Amino acid sequence: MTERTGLRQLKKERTREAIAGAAIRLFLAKGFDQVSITEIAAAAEVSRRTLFAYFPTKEDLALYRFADHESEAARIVRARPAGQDPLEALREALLAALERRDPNTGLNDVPETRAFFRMIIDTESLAARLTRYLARGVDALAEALREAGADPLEARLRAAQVLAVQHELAFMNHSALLAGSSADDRYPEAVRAAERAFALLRHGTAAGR
Amino acid sequence: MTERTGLRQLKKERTREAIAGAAIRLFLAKGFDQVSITEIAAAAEVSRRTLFAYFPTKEDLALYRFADHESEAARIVRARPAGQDPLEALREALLAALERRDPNTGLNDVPETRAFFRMIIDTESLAARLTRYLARGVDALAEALREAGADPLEARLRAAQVLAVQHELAFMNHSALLAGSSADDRYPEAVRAAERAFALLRHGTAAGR
DNA sequence: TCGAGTGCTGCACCGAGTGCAAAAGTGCAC
DNA sequence: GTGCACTTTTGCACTCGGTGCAGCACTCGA
Repeated sequence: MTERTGLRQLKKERTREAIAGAAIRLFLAKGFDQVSITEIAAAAEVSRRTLFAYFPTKEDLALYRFADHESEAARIVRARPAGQDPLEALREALLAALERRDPNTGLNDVPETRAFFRMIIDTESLAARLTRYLARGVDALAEALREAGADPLEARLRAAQVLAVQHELAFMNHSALLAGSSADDRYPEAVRAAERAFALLRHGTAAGR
Repeated sequence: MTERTGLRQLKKERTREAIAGAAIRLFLAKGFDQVSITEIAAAAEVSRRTLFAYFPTKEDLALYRFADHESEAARIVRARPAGQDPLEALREALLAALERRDPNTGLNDVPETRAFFRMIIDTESLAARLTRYLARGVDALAEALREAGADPLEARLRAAQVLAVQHELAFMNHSALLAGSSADDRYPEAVRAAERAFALLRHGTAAGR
């Protein structure tokens, strides 16, 4: 399926790269809403029609990377060491992501990455689309938790909580960077926030205060 | 501000009603995507241009009711009896909402309401828009929790968790109704689910299992 | 009754997205 | 290499949501 005959496949990948590259470059330079599909197609040297064959909507042009990550949390739970608590696996994964300054944690201060993040946040249609991915991530995580033995109700509730919290953490980190911190400045606080978040998930409000 | 001179104001409200009414009727009859703005305008006997003066986007035509509800949770926290825990106030409010079969709980089996709910869920653009309202609700609730004395970090995390959970509960109730239950059939289970959800919020996983 | 707002309308326009059929490019068998 | 089948690309015409603008109609208050 994935393995078409060589040249065809190669060219398709090139074209896809060209389109996505042109799109992101233009978006970052002028802002999502200030760039038209026609403009992107021209920059990538393909027809408008071809562009739509690769990316069905304008939003996909900016967010296709996230589409793959949507079930990341589910994957982490499935790949956890035998006997480990799913929540603990997610916690460790988040801490590791923070440490490596994973863009998805909001804790990456490479200017391009930060600008990209910002663009998403203050472009309605992109933010909306992103939260849709999040919703699908909830489904996936809930499924993984069920496999791990949680009952269906609790699986969904937990999944929703965890992802909502991770999303907030990323948003808060990003805000801190926008306010002027470097990723390294922010790092210790980001870790503390993450730890508190997971403590909250594990022990609830009752224990926390 | 709200109080324009009588006749003008009255007519505006009538027009607004006419537009919204026509829109919802058509949406329920044919599905959101199968109805064009032009069609709605014709049905409401106004020009397309006028329609857009009242509802800036097609989605607003379906969801404007929700826009007001977006800060409902925040309101509940602010209006709680002195000394009561915010989470407890939210819990009680949810149980009360379930009891009165509030549409927002997903536990309302009036056919129109159910169809409406369903339309939102399986229309991408509507679902996306709705979760945006949810996000703004998180901001509002976090603010209210801060006023109630929570520290900013915890306020945001809690707010995100609570609303994510309520959203899931509503979704699950709606699913149960779609699967054939009546609201009354589902009610006891809905209450149990809500109780467990709040127990989870209060005590975390640790205590729960 | 008149003038100033305010709202409504039509029109021309933009950008996203789709269906279709022709044209160009690629893979493969001979 | 040639021919043929199969993909991909392209251009075009069209639909639909949404906006800017300018003129018209109505309402209000003096």
